[in-house]
Amino acid sequence: MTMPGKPFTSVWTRERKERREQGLSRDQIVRAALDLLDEEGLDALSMRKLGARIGAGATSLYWHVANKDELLELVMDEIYGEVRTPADASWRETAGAVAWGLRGAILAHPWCVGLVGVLPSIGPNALTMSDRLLKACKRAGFQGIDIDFAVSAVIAYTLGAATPEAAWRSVVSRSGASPCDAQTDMVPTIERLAAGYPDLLETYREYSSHNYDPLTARQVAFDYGLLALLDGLDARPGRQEVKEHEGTSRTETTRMTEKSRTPERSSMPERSRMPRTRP
Amino acid sequence: MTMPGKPFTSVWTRERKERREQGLSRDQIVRAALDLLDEEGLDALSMRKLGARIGAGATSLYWHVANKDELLELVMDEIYGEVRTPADASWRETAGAVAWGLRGAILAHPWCVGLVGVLPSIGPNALTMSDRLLKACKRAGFQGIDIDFAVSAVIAYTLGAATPEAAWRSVVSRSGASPCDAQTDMVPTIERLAAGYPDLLETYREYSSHNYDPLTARQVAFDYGLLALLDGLDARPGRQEVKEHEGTSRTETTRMTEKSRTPERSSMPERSRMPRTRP
DNA sequence: GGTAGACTCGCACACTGTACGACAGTCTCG
DNA sequence: CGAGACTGTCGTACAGTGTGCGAGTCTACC
Repeated sequence: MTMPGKPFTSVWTRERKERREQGLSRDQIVRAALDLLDEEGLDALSMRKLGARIGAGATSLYWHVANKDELLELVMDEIYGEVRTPADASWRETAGAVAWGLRGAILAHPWCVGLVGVLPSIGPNALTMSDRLLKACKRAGFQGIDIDFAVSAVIAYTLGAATPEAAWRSVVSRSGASPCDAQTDMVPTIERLAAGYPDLLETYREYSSHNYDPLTARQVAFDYGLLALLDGLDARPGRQEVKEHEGTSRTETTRMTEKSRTPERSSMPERSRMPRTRP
Repeated sequence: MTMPGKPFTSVWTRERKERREQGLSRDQIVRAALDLLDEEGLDALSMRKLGARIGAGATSLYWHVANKDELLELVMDEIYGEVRTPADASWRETAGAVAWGLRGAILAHPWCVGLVGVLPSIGPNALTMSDRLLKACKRAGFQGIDIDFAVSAVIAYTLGAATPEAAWRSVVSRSGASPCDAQTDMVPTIERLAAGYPDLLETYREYSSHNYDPLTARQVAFDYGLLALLDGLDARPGRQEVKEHEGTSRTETTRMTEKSRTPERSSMPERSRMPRTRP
């Protein structure tokens, strides 16, 4: 019975006003906010500071933006816009470009860690990115709902890998030390924390024994996981090899409907199963 | 030259005081905070409210906890503690348990979306979880630094998949509608947003054409990606089959040092390469 | 000239995290 | 027993926050 409560809202779900050219503009506000965020971080962004920076009163901003969350949605879409994706590349190439691009964008704006994946990502830039990746998956022969699954998996891995790394980087940059030095400074702390976990400690030592700087090390780690994921997706059953010509429509209503989608092998342990509410 | 700036701090990097038994205790505060968060969400947690809830003044809490961030770190570790992992199961079983368990914990406390992966996860429960997964990877024959890579990949995928889903669920629950109804209500909005993206729209329709409830659908999606990732990790080269006996120490200083770790195949596009600062 | 809308902004409100210092209870040592 | 010292609580205060409201200004068009 859909009682109202607090319906879903987003900048992108209401049409904007903005007719005049003079004075403030939404774009100007978003740009200034992005600058401020890049320079001073998320905590430093207040409507008053932002207003002052563009020579306007704090509450003037509320004409162009409904509230602070909307502003942040706009800024986030700007960040998604930084992800460059080739238009008609192979599926692996596109997936790699999206993953590396998204990771790069997040790392370039580490203050966004608490926002990415949390605010709804339905702005034009976010959609364009998803669309590119989706087209690539389609070209790669994924069928029906599996297209969405593949897209989601690549994005999920990327977000989950980039977020903690960006968070780490921003505490490092706040400390004023270089990543290498920060890593070195952390050694005694980590040794103490991991004291009760010999394997953890061993792997940590292994990790830091190489002379790579931590930035490169995380890069290699990201590559490793991404390759594994793409390989795994490539090997999923139910795909259809598509050369260059689209079509060859084998009617695939996917396993989800027909056989109630019990995968041939599931990673799901018993206790995690959730109730399937809808018949 | 490691100038101080603002050194890394965390609840777990300083030893706690707490001697007496009477009055407030840190555990009590953390429990109350968790309750409050579960009931009313992240925005509703203020030190004053929390104090009032346990019959204490707001500033009394600061004796037991250095600041709000520390409190949140403690609460987050409580959540990691909800992830049940089998002690000596196979690598796939353990990875599945960690992934599904972590996902479940995040979904059970959707307010944590902006915190997980952002606050340092170095509490005892977080470490125990990592350690379990790490041991499993080791048993599975991953070598040297690859152990860490595999662990990181599984955690990254899980965080990245669970976070947006939890965020979605919390806007749904705020709207007061059931997930199914919310999904239905969103249809026109999404149709309009995705108007310029025919493929996106088609996949969305495909997605919602099945009669599964959205909760189950995301579950299946998670399973799909996780299986792909685990398969891909299984197929990584450089692993060593280990039966039950540990040992057989083939000296594996891993590729990272020796051959400067240029993987046989990389997902990294040219433009994403970052400077390798350390020689 | 008048009026309707597009904007800007000062004020005010309720609320935040937390530094500080005053106070009370309890433990330890002489 | 008495004197500190330490543990723990809390009221007050400060500097800030997001943003609702209404009064004001500017511009375009009838």
